[in-house]
Amino acid sequence: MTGHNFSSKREAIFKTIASTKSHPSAKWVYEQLKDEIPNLSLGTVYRNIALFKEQGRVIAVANVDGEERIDADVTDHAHFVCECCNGVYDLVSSEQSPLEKELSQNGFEITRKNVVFYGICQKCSTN
Amino acid sequence: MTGHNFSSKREAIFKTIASTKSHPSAKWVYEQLKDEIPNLSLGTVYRNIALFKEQGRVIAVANVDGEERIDADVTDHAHFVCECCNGVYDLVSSEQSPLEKELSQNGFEITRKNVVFYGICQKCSTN
DNA sequence: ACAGAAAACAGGAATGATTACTGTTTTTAA
DNA sequence: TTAAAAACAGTAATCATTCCTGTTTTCTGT
Repeated sequence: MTGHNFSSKREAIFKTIASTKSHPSAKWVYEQLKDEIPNLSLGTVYRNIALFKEQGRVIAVANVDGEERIDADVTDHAHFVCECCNGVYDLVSSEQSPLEKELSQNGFEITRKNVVFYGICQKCSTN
Repeated sequence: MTGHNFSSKREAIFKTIASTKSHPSAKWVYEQLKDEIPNLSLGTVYRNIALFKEQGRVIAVANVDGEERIDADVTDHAHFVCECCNGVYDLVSSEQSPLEKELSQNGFEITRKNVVFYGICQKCSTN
């Protein structure tokens, strides 16, 4: 359904996303790869990120400064966004919410949750 | 610092935001008001929403279908976004997180948190 | 109440992330 | 090997949001 299951560019894009903890934007992924793959197109990065999201291989974490930031770690965890340096950090675990139980008891089907704290990171507040 | 503290349009925009539970977008607010205020400009709605956010009178809840959705209820509570009808619902309370304590102990200053559940709402799943 | 000065505004142009389109290249499967 | 399917490059289009400029409203001191 999704198409063929191999494309060298697709693999490179996923690898780039999966091998960083920076929670990159599409543009960042493109910048990382364009030396290695000179004829890479930004549209291809966007198209593949959309595909990875459909496949559940990648999640959208937050929109920071107008850009969507993504994560290849799809396990349940929260994030911290620094409003000073625009850094996005993993938080080790997301709280288990009583709201989740309540929602499903009332006919709401949860497909994903997103817990984001905004503030000033340690680095920015000490500099 | 923020300027004068009265403008009839500003008041109308805030009232419109505060008197709905729909978690509106800028465009929705504009659509609601343009009959009542024929020469209202969409830019004015955006400018005032930005101001309300700075003032803490309004929070950004989520980006749904490319549009930022806002809320004049700035008390701590979570939201549910239906990916079918794009509705945004209030959840009565946000969980108190042990992560928050841990973050502040490590030099991270939290200015706001955002807890959003995504899924299919009751109405959409029964229709 | 009146007159600048400051802020807010309308209207439209600009920006910038993301998506869509079209012709070409890569991958697949037989 | 080869034709069909999918992916791609490159570029144009879309659309939410922001910016700019000249005008209007609000404020403040008299």
